Amino acid sequence: MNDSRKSFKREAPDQRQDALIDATLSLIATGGPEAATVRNIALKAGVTQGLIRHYFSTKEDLIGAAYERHMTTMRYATYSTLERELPGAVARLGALVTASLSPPVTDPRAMALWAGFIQSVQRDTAMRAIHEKTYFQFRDQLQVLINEAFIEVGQPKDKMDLRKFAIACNAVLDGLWLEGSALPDTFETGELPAIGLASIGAILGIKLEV
Amino acid sequence: MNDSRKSFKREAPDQRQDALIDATLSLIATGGPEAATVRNIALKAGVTQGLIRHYFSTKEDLIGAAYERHMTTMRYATYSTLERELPGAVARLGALVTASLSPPVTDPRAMALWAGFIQSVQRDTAMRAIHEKTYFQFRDQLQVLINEAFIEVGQPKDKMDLRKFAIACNAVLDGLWLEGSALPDTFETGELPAIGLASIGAILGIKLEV
DNA sequence: TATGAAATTATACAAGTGTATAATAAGAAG
DNA sequence: CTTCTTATTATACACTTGTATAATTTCATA
Repeated sequence: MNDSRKSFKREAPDQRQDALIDATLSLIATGGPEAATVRNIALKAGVTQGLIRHYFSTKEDLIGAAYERHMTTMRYATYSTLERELPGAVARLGALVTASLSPPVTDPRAMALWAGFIQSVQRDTAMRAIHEKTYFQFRDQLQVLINEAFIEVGQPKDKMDLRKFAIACNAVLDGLWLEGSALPDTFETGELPAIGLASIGAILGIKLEV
Repeated sequence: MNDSRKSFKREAPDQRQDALIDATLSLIATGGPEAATVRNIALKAGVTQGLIRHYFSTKEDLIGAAYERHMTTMRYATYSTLERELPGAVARLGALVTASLSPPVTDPRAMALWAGFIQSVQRDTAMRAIHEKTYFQFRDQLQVLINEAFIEVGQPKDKMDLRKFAIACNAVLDGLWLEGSALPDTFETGELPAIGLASIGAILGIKLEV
């Protein structure tokens, strides 16, 4: 009858969900959370708006899923290179610092995304849970690396000290990442990784620079 | 005629403007940027919505003014105590670190505000300008303090080194401030200032703890 | 007390918001 | 080829948004 109705192709549920999350992230990165309207998301994902509700019972669900995916992606971008990094724990730690403070991790779009999400951590319990989860995942992974580095240089530390070191190093990374992402043009190439290596090296008392 | 019309009192323009900014900040802190609608702002400020446009030609203007005020307030809260802090440059630096990582600077509401604003730094040139301004103000002030501390301990540094130290120390403060504000319950009282003092002390090679 | 500038209210408007629901079409299963 | 599930489209709805503009009221000044 109505041949003006849009023809479509069924996709595997996972792929559609992914496409919707992709579209959401892309929109928030570019135009902030307010740009991620259901209509924009649907448009970008190449579907009509009604479909969103078929996969996510509410828009907040979709936003939450997008946040979790973004943080996981960032963590993966930071840690994935380390697995092939064999030389030793200290070298791996140095590589982590460099990776955390270089593109694509240090990136204005990623920061805009992160900021758009973090702002809702206070009042939205679901978002807070996701934040806590990803934050501790990252910090714990960092703590493992720090522990191994201390062992490697023959100065093992106890759990309490390790915790403090992990918090401090994580703060350095967060802070530098933030500065570099928010005002990328005010730092020379390689400046942030260099400062990160020197600072974390000083905090731990382990020389990280090559 | 129409006696249902709201009676009002003229206020000094500056005070009204302040009241509108206050209302804006309060709303963003509590409910995020999306809660800061012109109607909510007017309601909270005890005026009707049309008045906003009389003081700010657009809502973005108001948001920008609110951002600048918030950052200035935070900077003031961080630095104001230092003026009476006489003992010396190292002590002043230590006091700054402690102040930066304790209430009221470290505060979930302040963080929500900051995040709500920072997210628009990328795409809004006006907001970016405000961000750059306040960021450099803070970092430069920090650099002055670091310089004085180095001189006090008899190890003066050149400008380039000072810049790197300021960036690093600022990152530590930002990072710890962020962690403490986002997840206040996961740190013991005084833990963050202690970690901050130890870390910045290690980075500079100056003992800051008492 | 009368005048006038501008601070303030009131109202209207077009556009956009998230959500709900009914209609349709695709594609697998039989 | 037919049936049936459900992925997808289409449409409607009630509400909120920022802005524009006209109507009023306040208060300083003369």
